Amino acid sequence: MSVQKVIKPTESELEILQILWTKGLATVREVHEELGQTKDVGYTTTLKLMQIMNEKGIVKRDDSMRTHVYQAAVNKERTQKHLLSKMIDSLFGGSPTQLVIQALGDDSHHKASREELEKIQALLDSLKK
Amino acid sequence: MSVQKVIKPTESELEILQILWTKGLATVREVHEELGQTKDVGYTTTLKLMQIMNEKGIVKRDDSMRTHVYQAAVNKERTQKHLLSKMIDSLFGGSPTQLVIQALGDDSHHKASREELEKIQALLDSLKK
DNA sequence: CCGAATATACGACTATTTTCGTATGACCAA
DNA sequence: TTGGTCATACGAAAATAGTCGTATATTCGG
Repeated sequence: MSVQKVIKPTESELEILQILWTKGLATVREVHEELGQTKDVGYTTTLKLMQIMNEKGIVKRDDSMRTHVYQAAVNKERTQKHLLSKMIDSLFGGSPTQLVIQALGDDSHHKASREELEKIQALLDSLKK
Repeated sequence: MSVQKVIKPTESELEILQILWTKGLATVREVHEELGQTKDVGYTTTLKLMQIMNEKGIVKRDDSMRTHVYQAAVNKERTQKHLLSKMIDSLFGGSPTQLVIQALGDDSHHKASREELEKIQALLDSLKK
């Protein structure tokens, strides 16, 4: 099993990864069109970014056809954990608990439902034993 | 009540904020020494960063004495929530629960202690009622 | 066959962030 | 008073990220 290098996607790369994680496989054009719904950049910008991501090993591509087909080369959960970990260090003094508390705290936009709370409870139970 | 501008501290700025939030008041040297425990940069680098943060309004300083005294000018919880919220949207599909699950998941570096788990349990209990 | 549309490659420009060297002035101990 | 230490200011290099123009090749409809 290959050791996944420490990945540190930039802001833009993350946006692209989102899309690839959702779509699985996608061409530059598809990614670019998806991106276009929230930001406005040129096609070659998206292309370039994805080429760079390919060089970095963040994505893989099948270039056996004229239109290359890309997919994420980094694991979603792993990347989430990594970035979360960075945030815990830089913003929460290394304490995941502080982060969890803030995340669960009253937030008009992201309220956790009863159902979700139960999920967390279940996880908590398994961690406690 | 003053409207706090949307703050987007850089990675380095966050490290400094972290220290200022803890210390309350601190000189450049104090911050620099604290930083030195995890990274290795020159004194003037830290100084420059803090000067820039001052210009941006991220920190305030008392320069009535030769050695200036700094303090954070942005609220800690507010900043944490803001950045957390952004991360929930961009990485966890808007679900704080997913983030919490990842944060609590097995992580060699940031393991939540039994004590911390109890804290979270308490919060969870209060949310559930 | 030809031109428009579409694809990739690639260099280069811009912006931002991080880094530090150097100048200069204040402070202090001997 | 004078030299060493410590402080800030500031300019600018270095590193990183994001942007796009242009060249060139492929595809396809007519």
